[in-house]
Amino acid sequence: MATHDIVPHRRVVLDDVARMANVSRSTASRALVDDPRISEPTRTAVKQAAGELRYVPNAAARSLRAQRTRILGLLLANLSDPVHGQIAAAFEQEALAGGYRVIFAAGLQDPALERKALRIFTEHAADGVAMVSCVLAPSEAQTRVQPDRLIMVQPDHHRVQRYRGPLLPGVIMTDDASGVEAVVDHLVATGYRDIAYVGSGARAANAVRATAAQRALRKHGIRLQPGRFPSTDDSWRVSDGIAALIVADLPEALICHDDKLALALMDALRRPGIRTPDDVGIVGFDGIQFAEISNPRLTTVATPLAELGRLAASSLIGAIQTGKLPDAVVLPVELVVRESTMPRLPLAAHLTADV
Amino acid sequence: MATHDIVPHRRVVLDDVARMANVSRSTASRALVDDPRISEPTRTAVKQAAGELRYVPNAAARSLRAQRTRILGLLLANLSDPVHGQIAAAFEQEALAGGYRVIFAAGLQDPALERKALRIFTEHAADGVAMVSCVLAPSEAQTRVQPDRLIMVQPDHHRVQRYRGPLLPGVIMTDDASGVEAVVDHLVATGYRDIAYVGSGARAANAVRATAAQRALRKHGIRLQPGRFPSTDDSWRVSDGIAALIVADLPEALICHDDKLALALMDALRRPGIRTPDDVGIVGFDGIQFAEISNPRLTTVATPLAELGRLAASSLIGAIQTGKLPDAVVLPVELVVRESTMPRLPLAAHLTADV
DNA sequence: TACCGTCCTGCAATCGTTTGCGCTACGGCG
DNA sequence: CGCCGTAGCGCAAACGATTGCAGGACGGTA
Repeated sequence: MATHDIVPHRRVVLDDVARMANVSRSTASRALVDDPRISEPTRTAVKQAAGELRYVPNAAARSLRAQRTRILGLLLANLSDPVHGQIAAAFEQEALAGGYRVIFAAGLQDPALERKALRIFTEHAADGVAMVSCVLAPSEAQTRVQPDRLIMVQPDHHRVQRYRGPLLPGVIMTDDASGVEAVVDHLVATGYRDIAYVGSGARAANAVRATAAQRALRKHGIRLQPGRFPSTDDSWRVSDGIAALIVADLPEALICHDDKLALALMDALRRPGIRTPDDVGIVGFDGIQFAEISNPRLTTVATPLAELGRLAASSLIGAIQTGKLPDAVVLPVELVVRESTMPRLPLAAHLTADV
Repeated sequence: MATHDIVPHRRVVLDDVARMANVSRSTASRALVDDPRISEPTRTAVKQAAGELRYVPNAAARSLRAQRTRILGLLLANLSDPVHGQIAAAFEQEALAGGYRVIFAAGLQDPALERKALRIFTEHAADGVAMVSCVLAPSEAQTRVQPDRLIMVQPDHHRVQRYRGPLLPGVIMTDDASGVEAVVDHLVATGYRDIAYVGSGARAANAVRATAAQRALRKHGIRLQPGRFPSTDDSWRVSDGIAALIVADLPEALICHDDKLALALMDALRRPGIRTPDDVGIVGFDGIQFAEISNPRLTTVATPLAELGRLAASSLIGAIQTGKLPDAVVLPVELVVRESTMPRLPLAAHLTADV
């Protein structure tokens, strides 16, 4: 009836298995990994012993000797964010499938925290590291972890990258600029003219998207009104100041930095009686699941979140095994038009104006 | 100008630091942890050397010798879920603050996956493990990881626990039953009579909440109509079958297993023209952030998600240090009444019926 | 001068694996 | 009968840190 042992139950180690199977440690070790040098009966005996003893190898010891930890470090902006949650889930799944474990860290857009996280990854000798939506400069990141074991997931820097030479390997990007451009095209084609971009200081992608919006608007010959680039700190809570500002001088359409902000803004505007899409068109970015079931359903730019996570993990694992990072890649995004930009009352009807 | 080394850059180890500081490994080791036995000048020299060499200790080696990894394993249902995302974020933050690292794993409500995750935690000799919303029986979990280093976060089993003797230590619960009861009380007080509970097979808490709903309804003398306990597999996609079923015979109010499902259902019902709260009242559970900004804003039972994560981590760390798990605790939940259960048109007006 | 105590520091064992190399049987062949 | 090849295992050295114990230097006292 000793279902609960009193003694602290010393951990079963390889020696115990070896002893039970009447072989040496080395033989036991080799038998467990199906080394062909070990005869069939011996191998069976060892495995049997390991099973009975419920032997579990010690990762630290193994890593120490093998100089390979099978640990991946994943550093992202915010674990509780639906966007990063999706990425993280896919990353973890892909890593697990490849036999790798994942240590997470949240950077919260804070360089100090990000550095600390990278240090932790180094302490644990992570075989690879992925950084998603981080604020640390790539060059600094590369001095802190092995550059050829580092994947960075970022929005496309577009022209910046283009002018600074060839794309760096190990970078996975989403084509945010094109996404924003598609949004603007859609809005203009739908008849919207007075358009604002509502940013969020809280995310790294902000600058990229804001710039792209500005650029796309200019393409359509649309002059930017003053006050058409408000910004909030946190996507969840739209500050009253911003909301009031927008209400006071309502644009025809609002491009929001991300879906969360779009939904929050929609809610904030509903209070003073401004309705979407009747009074104002609203667009988000990212394509989170809640955008599909909001009321009204949100027009947004769908980014391949799961694919991002999967690809980051598989690229990393590939790099670990081959020693070579894959070339930079820009993943396409897709405009998804839903209710929030489909006014029931037709606006001024220069629909197919080509500048 | 050798900013980028060609050689694979052998990792800096303690010996290197010791050599540079002209001391032995032991002295170097002690100096770095401010052992009082080491003289001030020596300590300074060692630290200086460590800094110049950018020395980072190897966690595996340290763990191996110290028999303590400072790793916490966190096993939860789904990383991409907003509920678990919040818990995970808080857990990670608290762990980090205490000097612990976190290895995550997603169980996806699959016992096999959960077992695999626990094994991984054991391999890495995690100092502690937390399981959130898992399906594995506590008894089995306790055979797989050290029971006094295991925290389980679960919905309150209420009567089950009560009848099975005292509450187990190391369990953190939310008082789901009371939450559901409060919901039912609220609905009845508001005038709703024909109430259904929409479950989700995808989450472990389902049974607890469904039972509690049934019980609370009975308390109010409300007879359960047939077909008032439909269930869907996945909270995100309300199957057409379920939606059609509900539409065909619409109850006055729907208690949904969680917020996600409530929002999805609200959306699904909007298609055939059923409006919330005008045509049907809807309640969620969990209190995710999107419930605050949905249209209509969702009545729900707010659970202390961040607190759950924090508490799990701090309890675990406490248990590691003191060797003693805290007693089971049931965290209160709070009914938050919002628009989705506030019909503008008064219902049949037996408002203060006391059975 | 001899002895003792205090401070610092170093030696070497240890944690649990993996792995290069060598050793022992044993069977086959000349 | 002697030799050699090979199959099957075991020895012992790593991996990089922590830590009990001992030793050396130095100053003070008798």
